[in-house]
Amino acid sequence: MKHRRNTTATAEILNLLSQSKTALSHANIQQSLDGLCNRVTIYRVLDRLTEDGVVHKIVNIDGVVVYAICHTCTSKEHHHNHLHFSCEKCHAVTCLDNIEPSFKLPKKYKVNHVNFTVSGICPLCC
Amino acid sequence: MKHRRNTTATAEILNLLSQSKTALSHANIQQSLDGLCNRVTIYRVLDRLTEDGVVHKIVNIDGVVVYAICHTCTSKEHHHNHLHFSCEKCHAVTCLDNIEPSFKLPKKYKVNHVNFTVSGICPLCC
DNA sequence: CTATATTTGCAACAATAGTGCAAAAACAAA
DNA sequence: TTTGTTTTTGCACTATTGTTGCAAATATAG
Repeated sequence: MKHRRNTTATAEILNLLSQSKTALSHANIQQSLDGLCNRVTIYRVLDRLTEDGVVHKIVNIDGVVVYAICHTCTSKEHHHNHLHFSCEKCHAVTCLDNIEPSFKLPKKYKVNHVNFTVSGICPLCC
Repeated sequence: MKHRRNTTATAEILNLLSQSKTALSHANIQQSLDGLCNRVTIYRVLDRLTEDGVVHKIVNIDGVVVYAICHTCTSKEHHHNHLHFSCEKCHAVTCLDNIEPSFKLPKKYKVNHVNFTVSGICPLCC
């Protein structure tokens, strides 16, 4: 793994993601950072964090990419097969770490990645 | 429901989707149609077909939107909670109509839409 | 403090999707 | 078949989101 530097941008973005109960999009982060760094830097920091397995990337039900801290992963063992809930009202995307949909594929399929998202109304909005 | 007209563009797009074993993206369709109509028309036809429940929209694991004929839906009753498989090699996105992942959400959540996609290597590529 | 590799900002580019509007086409009714 | 109405289309333009190359700035090891 390439050596990473401890920069303000990275620290702040990581801080935001750590504090947040919900997954954040590039737009969310950019807004929160309010000019702290260039928008390209945010893309690159998020790429690095994803690459290093610190955060994971979720493709929301509307196609927008959001990022969340990996809570249940070690640096070696990743499992992102949990469910994501996308609220149609408050637009929050939440990782439901303990809900893992089960399904059975014919063994001829080899699964590498999983993206499970449902949308609707979350407990806070109902 | 608004009255729809039977145009060449719609007929051709519907034909493509009907013939295809896999879900198709706007780009796929545009390429196949090879200038038969404007790209904007394709967007609009797909929107109409989706609105009418003739096709359904799938957000692929990479965020790209693809469309597939609704096989198991009636005009009233829709269920798109089946699994989609996205092959990393041949890039085909397939509806696995008979595989429906099961999961249990706390009853405070109200689910409206579902998007289940897994990627990996499909039987034809393995 | 210095050398080096990483990170950043900028400007430009690229890909994809949406909009307004006038022209064209489909369809129902005469 | 013709006419009138409404839907559909193409075009040009705009919007949004993500990517790239490169020089300048910065973090870190030694």
